[in-house]
Amino acid sequence: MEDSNSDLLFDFIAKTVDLSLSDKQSLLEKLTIEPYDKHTIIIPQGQVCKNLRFVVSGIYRVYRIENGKEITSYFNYESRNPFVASFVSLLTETPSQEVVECIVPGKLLSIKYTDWTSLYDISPTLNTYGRRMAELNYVLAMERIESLQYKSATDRYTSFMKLYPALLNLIPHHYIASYIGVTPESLSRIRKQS
Amino acid sequence: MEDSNSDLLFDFIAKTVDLSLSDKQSLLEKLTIEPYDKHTIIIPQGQVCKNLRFVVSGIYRVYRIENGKEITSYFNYESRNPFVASFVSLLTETPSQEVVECIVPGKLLSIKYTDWTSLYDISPTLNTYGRRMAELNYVLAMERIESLQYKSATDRYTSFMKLYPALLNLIPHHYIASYIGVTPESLSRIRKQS
DNA sequence: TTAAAATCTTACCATACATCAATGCAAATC
DNA sequence: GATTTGCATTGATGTATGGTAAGATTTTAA
Repeated sequence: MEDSNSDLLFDFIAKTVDLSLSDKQSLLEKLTIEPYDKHTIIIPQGQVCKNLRFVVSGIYRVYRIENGKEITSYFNYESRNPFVASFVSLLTETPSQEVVECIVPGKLLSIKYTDWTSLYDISPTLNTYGRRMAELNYVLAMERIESLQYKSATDRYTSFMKLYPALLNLIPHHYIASYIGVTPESLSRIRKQS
Repeated sequence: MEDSNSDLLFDFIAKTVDLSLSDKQSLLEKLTIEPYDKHTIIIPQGQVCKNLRFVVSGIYRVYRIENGKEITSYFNYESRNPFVASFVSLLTETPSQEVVECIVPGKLLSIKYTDWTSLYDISPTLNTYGRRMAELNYVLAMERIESLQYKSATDRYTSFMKLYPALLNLIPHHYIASYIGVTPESLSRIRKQS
């Protein structure tokens, strides 16, 4: 595969830990690149998620289906939150309750999760990185809980705007509505106010 | 310190990874035991959390103060969720937005977080355990988000009852109310229905 | 280019839960 | 034992958000 794509991933990891050349080499051997079109389902509901993916380009959405309605768990794109997976399914090896979908076409780097975890055994650095990644995901999830438990829908919308300003004009608003936990109609009213 | 207390911790860790004797030895050297009375504040708001603690006995509560009201993040006790800390503060080394308080008297094992993470460097097993712990916390946090985002207050109460049946008669109900994200009045009405 | 589908907005009404206030009860304190 | 304090409950009322439906607009597809 092309080095230029994997460098994005290496640079991202290198923000947290110092990757050795052999770490990069081991990773590189296991990576593949996957192009995705809009509306392609990457992980369907009920399937165990077996790969960890990394955004090279495009925007991706993770959502659940509850009473026939899609409820967005989060978005993945290059500059923020670039790891794409149904993490709960990946970590617990249970069928995914979440659907992972491409919403803006692009490319993902992909690695089998078994290959990824096998790197933990040969590289303490990558093992540490795995821990850091999990810790960071936990911190972000706690912030999300805080916002859902204490904040009004309007507050959550303004927070979203600060965190993901780039997304507003790139994706349908009802995706955002379900992310902040309101109906599209309510989001429309919130937007009207401000 | 007494071995009998630390065995509780070792056994708990051993459910996830195989601890060597030297792992236990290294841990043991760093552990202290702390007794706590009811209403003792273990971590006050605004202080950076520097220790990781483990429940030997008693019940502990982590909460935030929002608009003068206490909002419970979670409970810690022996059989479930035994690690006590303001994790976000611990992991990010920022002042804690959360207060950690003893609500039923008991004892905690305590280790300086810097000591804990220094064990990661000398023991791959403990490094792996740190990762697993973070991953598990993440999965639990995602379940919490799911419940706050999709479920009614009544649903959240019945879920709570399944998850923490032992707590109902041990702690004030308004703690539970703020955990499931409703007022004590609403919880009372929910309980009346069922 | 036109038709079809998806998206966004607005209006009206319904509902879950919050807020405020009063009361009873139980536990802690004197 | 009396008194205070905290907790649980109940009722009346308020408010934010949901549900439904219709129309306007944009995007997609034929």
